[in-house]
Amino acid sequence: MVLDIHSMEKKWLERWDSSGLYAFKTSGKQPFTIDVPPPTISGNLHMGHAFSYPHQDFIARYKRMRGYNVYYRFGFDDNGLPTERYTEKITGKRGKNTPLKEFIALCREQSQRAEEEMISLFKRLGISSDFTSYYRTISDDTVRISQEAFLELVQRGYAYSATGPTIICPSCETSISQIDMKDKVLSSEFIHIKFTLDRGELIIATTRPELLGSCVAVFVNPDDVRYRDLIGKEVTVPIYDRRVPVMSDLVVDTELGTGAEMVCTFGDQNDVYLWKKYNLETRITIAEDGTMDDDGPLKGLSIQKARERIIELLERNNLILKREKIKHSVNVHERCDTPVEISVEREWFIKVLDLIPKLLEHGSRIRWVPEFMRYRYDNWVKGLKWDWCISRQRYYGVPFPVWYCKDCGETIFASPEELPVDPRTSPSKSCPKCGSHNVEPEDDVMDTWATSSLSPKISLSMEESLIGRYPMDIRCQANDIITTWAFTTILRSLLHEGNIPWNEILISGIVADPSGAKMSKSRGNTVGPMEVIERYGADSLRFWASSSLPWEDIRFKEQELVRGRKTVIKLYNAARLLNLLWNREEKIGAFLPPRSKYGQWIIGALSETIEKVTGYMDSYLFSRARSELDNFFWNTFCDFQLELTKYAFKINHPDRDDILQSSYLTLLAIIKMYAPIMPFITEELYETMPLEHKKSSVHLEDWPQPPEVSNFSKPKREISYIINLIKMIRSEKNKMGHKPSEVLDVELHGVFSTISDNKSMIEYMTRTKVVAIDDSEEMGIKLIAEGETKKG
RNA sequence: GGGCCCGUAGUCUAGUGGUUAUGAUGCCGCCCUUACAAGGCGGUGGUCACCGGUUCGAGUCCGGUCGGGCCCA
Repeated sequence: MVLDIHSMEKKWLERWDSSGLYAFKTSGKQPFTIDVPPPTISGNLHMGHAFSYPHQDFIARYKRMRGYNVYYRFGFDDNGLPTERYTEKITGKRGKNTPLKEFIALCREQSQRAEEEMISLFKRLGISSDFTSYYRTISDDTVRISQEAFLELVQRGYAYSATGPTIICPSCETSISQIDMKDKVLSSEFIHIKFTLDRGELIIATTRPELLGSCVAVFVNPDDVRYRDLIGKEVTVPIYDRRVPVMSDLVVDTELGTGAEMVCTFGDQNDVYLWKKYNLETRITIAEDGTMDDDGPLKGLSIQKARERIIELLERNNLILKREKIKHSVNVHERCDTPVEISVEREWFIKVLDLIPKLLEHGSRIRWVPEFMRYRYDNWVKGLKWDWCISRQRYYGVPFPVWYCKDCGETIFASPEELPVDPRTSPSKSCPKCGSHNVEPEDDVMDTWATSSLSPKISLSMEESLIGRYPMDIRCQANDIITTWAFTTILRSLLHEGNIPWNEILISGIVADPSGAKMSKSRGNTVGPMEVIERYGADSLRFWASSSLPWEDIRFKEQELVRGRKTVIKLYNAARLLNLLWNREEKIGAFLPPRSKYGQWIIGALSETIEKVTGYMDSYLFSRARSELDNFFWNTFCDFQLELTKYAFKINHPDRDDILQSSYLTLLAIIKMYAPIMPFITEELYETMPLEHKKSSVHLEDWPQPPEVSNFSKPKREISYIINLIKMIRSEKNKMGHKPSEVLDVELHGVFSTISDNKSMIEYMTRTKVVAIDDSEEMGIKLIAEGETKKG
């Protein structure tokens, strides 16, 4: 009989669904709350999901078996730029060219559909969340929570609007924040441009010649002897013919370019730094739409075109000394890889710079698993340079509950009863201060992190009995969003609850291809989880996910999937054997201490295994738990104990039933311990077991307790000794060129009583006939082949 | 440039100062022994990246070098 893994998994998916196995019910049990990462919507899963979601699921299932009332509420992050981009990709319509209401409806429709698809995929992965409800970051409830939280911060002075330098993405045409940027090394060109002094000239190297028109100062290092005399003088900006001061600051790198740099408003963050520090003039030449808006020859051009044009102009006037190809790292928008610009806009911010010491303190109160991942958080917090800009000039997101009076300039906030509200589509208001009807809505929407950073609040809000139960027990998330999601959540929790969001945070690694390169669409080295499930089954995929520590990066290894499938089949066959041998109406009752030494030995070994596996599961060391369990199941249980059980039946051993019952109870414990990792096969086998006190699912069972085995040390020593002897005999037979099935006479040397007590079992296991036993300290054997026997 | 993680058979991996370095996979040999050939039994694979130090003793601790990766500039 062959196990059909796919129909088996399918059967259980349906049964679990219809029985509501994972439905959360309030109970007297201690809750265990998990803050689950809400995936951004894409309609399908990638290997990163298939790696990290099982980890949280191992925890959820393990904690359930340990008696906790596990709250494992799923969510989707389905607002903001990622959802817009997804919708644009699927429908071919652009937010920019589509009426707002229509575009919002499209996004809702597309995300809803994608979520339903993704839920069925997460279910196939065996994720044991209660999917009867899940949160959406764009749902009315979430929008209300997010807007309420925003208004609270406004009221308490932690959220404010201000006009100032802001990071923008010219491609997405919106402001973004420090957390949305990443670095990318790009090739570029240093243009060495001649600026004129009263006497002579000053050469300035820049990669951004198109910003010449916004140059407001030239900076040198105060220790740079080449330029020391120029500090305090003025230079003339070429083409624009404007005089700007030469100033000095220690941040200027004397090695970079010519050691003299122009400060433009704004080319990069360094410009912003110097502009703020020295209170420089502001001269903006890049418009909101990413085109040039200077008072010179570049007006209306794109940035790229402007760069070409200005170089042409400079060359024509012989103002370029040289052009130098370089590679340098630039800040790009992490969603689209476009180099960012800095512009001056009116934006909404959440204060973070004032909170750095508190943020560090709160970070240290959370238990980070692994500990060293906290450094990333700490380093990030220490390096914060901007308050958190949360407004985006986009379409689909949580709207700001804000209007502005055009007559008196008053900022009007929605009242709590009005929430959730979208000022862009709701009826106009009148100004409470001057009564004017000339009121316009805030057009911006919130950054998606401004809402997902409230995930503990959102998640707990869905379960009456858990509202306000801070901190949650655990957050699970990948390491690449420590500086975004973990950081913003800790921040919001500090601001709103004055508490840490969770007691623990478990950081997962990334999935690489077999050669160690990060899996990414652009590299074309991705493998889809569903493809893997088709080939190996979900249990095998989860088995693979458990083969490294959660926070370690993992390579996609076919090896582990093969091993996973083998384990599924091996479990199936082991259970089949015992069911076959049991073969009676009677059920197996509660645990009774084994009387026979062959029963005591396996229960003793099991007890040790349970202790180790439990310890590892408590510390989320899944790969160690599993390797302990694998080793026990394959080597001790299957290779020895099951053979021993067969032997007991073959010779009708007086302790036959005691041995079988011990083997059965051992298998039951093995299945329970595998259940969090491989929920399908363990459920399948649990169902077949003739147990007296059976639950409706293995996933409702208690985690096994190590049986009391203090008296079992003698059988344990004895059987270990015999196993070594058996290995020695098998090895010797093999070396001498005898087939395993060939029955040979053998002389054994060793502890007489131990060997003679197990003589017939040794003979069965090794296909030999023991003709003599010599009492001796050293273990040893002598094979007697047929020819020799005849001779002797 | 700053910070962190990791270098152990062809490949993946255990190893938290103490015999001969763990296991998987691969490879080789034997076996369809009534749970399992998607299996069993046995075997072959290693200068523990390199250099120094601490120690009676180092894969393990310390320092440095080289290499790979990640995060942040």
